[in-house]
Amino acid sequence: MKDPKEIFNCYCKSHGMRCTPERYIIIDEIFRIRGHFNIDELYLRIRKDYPHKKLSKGSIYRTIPHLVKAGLLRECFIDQGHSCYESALGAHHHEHLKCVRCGKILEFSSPRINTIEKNICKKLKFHMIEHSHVLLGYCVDCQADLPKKGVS
Amino acid sequence: MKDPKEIFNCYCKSHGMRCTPERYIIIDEIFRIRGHFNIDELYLRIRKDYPHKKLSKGSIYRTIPHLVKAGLLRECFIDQGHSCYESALGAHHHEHLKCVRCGKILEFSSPRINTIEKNICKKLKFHMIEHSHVLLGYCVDCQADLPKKGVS
DNA sequence: TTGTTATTGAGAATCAATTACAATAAGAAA
DNA sequence: TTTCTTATTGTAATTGATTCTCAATAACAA
Repeated sequence: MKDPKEIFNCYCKSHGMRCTPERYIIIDEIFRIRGHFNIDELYLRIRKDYPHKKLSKGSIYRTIPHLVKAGLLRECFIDQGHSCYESALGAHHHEHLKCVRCGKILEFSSPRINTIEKNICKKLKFHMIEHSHVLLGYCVDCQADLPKKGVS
Repeated sequence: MKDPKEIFNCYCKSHGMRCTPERYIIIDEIFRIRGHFNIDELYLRIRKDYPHKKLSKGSIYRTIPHLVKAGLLRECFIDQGHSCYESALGAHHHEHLKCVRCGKILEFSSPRINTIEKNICKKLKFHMIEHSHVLLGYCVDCQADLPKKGVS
């Protein structure tokens, strides 16, 4: 019950949806990426890995929300108008750091932040579904080019 | 030196920019809102509060980035394709909770989260410029309508 | 007051994401 | 297997927020 496609099968059956090769390709490619991606990157990779298959962007856009609902995928943040996704399987709740210059994404997980968040929610009687936590800045490699005024 | 318009005056002078009535109106309205807003809400409020002035959305879109750079405004998160802003003056770094049903925005500030973030950045040698931290879920008032499956 | 040029409003352009639609194919039932 | 229903597909058009273009206007230094 850990195989993404099996999970998605169950989701499809319980939602009157069909298992199509297009959807399997999308799932396979997503779990081959093992990292963060946006729709365009996913589309390009599928085109490269399945040169004989014409899989349209439309199908990707239509499939993604199902994968999110099925608990396979997570939208982690929005980067300059592009939604950024990552696998939601076997991954702890974690936070992201994104370099605004080279685009590199670092991750960190902090149980303490999770605890704080839970306490806040309890205090405010807020029922949390998801969270998005991104730090924007410059990674080590890009700090050399930092203008002085960028530093506060 | 706490008046937003004065701060913006300095910013303009040091950037070869001009102080126009349009920009003053935008600043005034933003600091009258005292809360979160998106471009459309701001535009509508200005239309209502300055019925004789034709201020275009284009001007708002063009002014906002300057206000952000001048340290007057902060983009706190993106909500369903709408950038959400808030005043950056006299406000501590804080986090947001947004009700996905009624749209209400709650705030909380946590020095401990700030400390944790700083430690992470130090460890990863990451130069943080800004951060975005939103919890999405249901506020007290909207939890009654929660479908069972929504609760995890 | 004049001249330079930053800024404006209006509308066109852009771009990610969504949707419409006719053709296709998944999958249940015969 | 074949048939039938209808979910899904690819294509192309559409949406909606944001950005850009451009001629007219106006800020502000001289």
